[in-house]
Amino acid sequence: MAERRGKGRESRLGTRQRIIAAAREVFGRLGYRATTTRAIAARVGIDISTLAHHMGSKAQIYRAVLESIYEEHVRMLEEAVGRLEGMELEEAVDEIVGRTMEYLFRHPEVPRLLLFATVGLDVGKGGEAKSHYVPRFLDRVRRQAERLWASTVADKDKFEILCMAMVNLMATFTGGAPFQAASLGMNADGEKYRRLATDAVKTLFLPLARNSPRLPSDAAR
Amino acid sequence: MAERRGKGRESRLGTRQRIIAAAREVFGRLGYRATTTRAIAARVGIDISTLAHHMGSKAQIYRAVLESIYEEHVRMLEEAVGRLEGMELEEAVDEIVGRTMEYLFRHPEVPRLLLFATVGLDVGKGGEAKSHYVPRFLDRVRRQAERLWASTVADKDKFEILCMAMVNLMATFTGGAPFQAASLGMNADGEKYRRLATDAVKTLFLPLARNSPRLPSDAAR
DNA sequence: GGTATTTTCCATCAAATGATGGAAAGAAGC
DNA sequence: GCTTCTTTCCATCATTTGATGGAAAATACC
Repeated sequence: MAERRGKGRESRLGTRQRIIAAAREVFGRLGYRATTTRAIAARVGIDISTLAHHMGSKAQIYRAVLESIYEEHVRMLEEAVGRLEGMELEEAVDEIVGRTMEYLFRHPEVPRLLLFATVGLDVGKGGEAKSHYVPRFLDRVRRQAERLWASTVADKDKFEILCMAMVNLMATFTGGAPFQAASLGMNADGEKYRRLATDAVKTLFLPLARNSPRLPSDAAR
Repeated sequence: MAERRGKGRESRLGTRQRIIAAAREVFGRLGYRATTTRAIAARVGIDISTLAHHMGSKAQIYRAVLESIYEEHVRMLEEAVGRLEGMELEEAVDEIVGRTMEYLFRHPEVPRLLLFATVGLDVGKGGEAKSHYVPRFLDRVRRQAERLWASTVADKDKFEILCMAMVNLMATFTGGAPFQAASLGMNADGEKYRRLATDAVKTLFLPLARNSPRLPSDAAR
């Protein structure tokens, strides 16, 4: 009982991964409340009872999904940051925005789950928030940003809320792509909308990189 | 049967308004799915059956809420635009952002319902979108903006997506205030967060007003 | 092959929820 | 006072949904 190995373990992990992938899709599309364990199970092609056997309750499945996304997203971030080595500030912003938007467009459930947490729709009937990993991730993003652009940070509060602004903007443009694109009479999956959205983010944040605001209250060194 | 007048009608309208106010609050807090007709009725202090008598189905209540918000929001917008008469571009942006943020902070259900529509969580079990008024409102905002800043519009697509960016940003900062503020270690209702969020939006969009981008593709005159 | 463990599914439960019918209460008009 | 229309509530239904127990099937272990 203590030791499981060989196919037993492998197949178990395999099922778990398949379940998490399906749950990511469904939760990301419908949100926590509207998602049913039956829908997830159906997507995997198993019974809800089997689902419960592997993952436990609905809340635990959601938690596992967030954990999976947290790890993947952090990996993406570190990778992107690694590429910024030796870049000018402007070039770095262009690069990081481009890479991130590309990633978010490819995995729309990521910005969507972030938005669900933002508006507090990641709660069950009891009202307990379920997005444990989201605040942690946002913290990580801001710390990363501060480390990269420490020299330009004058007012920490202002810098942090601008970080949030960038995250929010990228999240709404990618996670809300179908709605936004439709509103503009475009195709959400088309290259045109994606390029426009990405360029808009760059347009807004590049000026900040150009004339980096060195304000008097720069006591952090 | 054809004519209802006097107190009968008044009290009916009164009840309707009270119901819509309660529904605004609950729908705005929990979203469409998580909101129960019982919760709305309880907030008004009536039975769900009375609720149904006055408003019809849950979907119809939601529709009435959106209609109410649409009208109020448009009124706010027109009023704010009216004040821009004769202002410089920069001053106008500062003014409109300030007024709008103030309004959205005071009525958080407005940006929240917009965000719900953005992520497509305004749907019932069937999957039918319920936010009829939202696209119409966004259209109005963009047309208004274009009329005001027609002279600076070079690339219409770019201008429109920047409008959406501003709307998205203001919506996430106000509609998601509790989450955003908590993430920054602030109080969502405090003056500090509200001022920072408002200033952030201004910081991002004022540069666009300054060096208004007159690009070659300016064929609209 | 035989046993133990794991995995899978069927059946079912209890709670929540949107909706409705019908009775009772209230208001209006005469 | 009587009738008609409106308003309100109680009771109830059908459906959905998260969860679980237990049997059957599959797999691993020796």
